[in-house]
Amino acid sequence: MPDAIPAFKRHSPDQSRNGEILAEMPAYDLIELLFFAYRDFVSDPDRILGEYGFGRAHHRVLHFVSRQPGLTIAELLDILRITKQSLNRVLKELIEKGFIESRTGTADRRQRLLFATPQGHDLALKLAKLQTRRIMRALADAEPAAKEAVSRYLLCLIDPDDREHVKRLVFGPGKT
Amino acid sequence: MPDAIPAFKRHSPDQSRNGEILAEMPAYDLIELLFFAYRDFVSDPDRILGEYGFGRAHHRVLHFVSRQPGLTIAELLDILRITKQSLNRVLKELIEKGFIESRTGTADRRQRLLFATPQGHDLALKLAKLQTRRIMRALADAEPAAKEAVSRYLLCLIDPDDREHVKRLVFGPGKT
DNA sequence: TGAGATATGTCAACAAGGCTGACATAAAAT
DNA sequence: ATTTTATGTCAGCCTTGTTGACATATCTCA
Repeated sequence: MPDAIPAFKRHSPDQSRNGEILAEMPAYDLIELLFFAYRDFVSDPDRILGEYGFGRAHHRVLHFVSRQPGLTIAELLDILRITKQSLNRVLKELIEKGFIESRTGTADRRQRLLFATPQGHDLALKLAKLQTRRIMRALADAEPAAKEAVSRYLLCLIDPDDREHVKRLVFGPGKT
Repeated sequence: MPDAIPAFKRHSPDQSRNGEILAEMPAYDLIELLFFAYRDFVSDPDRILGEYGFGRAHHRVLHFVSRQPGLTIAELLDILRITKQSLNRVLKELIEKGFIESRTGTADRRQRLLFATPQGHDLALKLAKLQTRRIMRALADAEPAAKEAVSRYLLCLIDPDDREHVKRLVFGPGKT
């Protein structure tokens, strides 16, 4: 089949002829790939978590506390987008089992500042490395620019209002 | 701070000095970006699903049935990685409410072939377009090569044994 | 043809991890 | 002094996953 008339060629596959709206063809490939990738990505830690009597909810909490020492309850709730009751159930267990420590805030004594214990950091690191292995394998075959492209893409999937917040959280408060 | 001695510069950030293994620094950025991206991505359909009395589990089933008319129960179970009991609960509701139809297989009459009804296709498409909007927004700013890079990355995050299966499913049985 | 394997359906019970609503306390803010 | 804020907790419910047991129809193969 011959190519389209050059003048009508478009980069974006959805607005073929001169930007006419074509009822936007769904991006099935990216929708489904994200599903499958996430499905396998989050399942890696399951076995190890199970050994401690933890689940994926515990993992998420431990991860962000380990990454952000001194995180408050409110900040954690905002990251996870769950209710404080849901959070408290798993957080309580993580504290009881000695993976997370809760200290009273110094500036504001109403707040609870959360810290991973050494044991907590160990587990968090172990799980992060497990997931990193999968990421590195995926990045191994890719061009060097791929990581940047992927990061930018994932970042832009996030709700615009939250993007700056996530940027600070992920890349550190210092970096642009 | 001056650059490292050129001979010791490496592309891969993890094996700094001459490929020595540095206990692999976790890829926190990609780990967390995937979490946040997925968190927001899957939450888009929630409101609409709620109007029909459906949840995310219903969405996943409807999506894949709509995409793969004639899908069998076994194939669906393999995609979703849940038990038949879990599947049946939501599938039953989708059938009762007229979004999916189950026909007896012709070649093998033990099988059930699943099809979305017109109503089912409508809903699936509506939700896919919603998620596509988010994807297009993320792709809009990116270079044209980004989509390819992202697709390849997500595909390689998937378990290697499943990758060919997913490829066929996502890109169609014909394409390479 | 008859035995066994396979694809599916179903019942019951339970677990993880979400949710809402109500209420309590301590500390900060006004 | 009052109100607001940050957190904790109780109780109950929902969704969506799990296991185990068992039933049925159909296919496969000796």
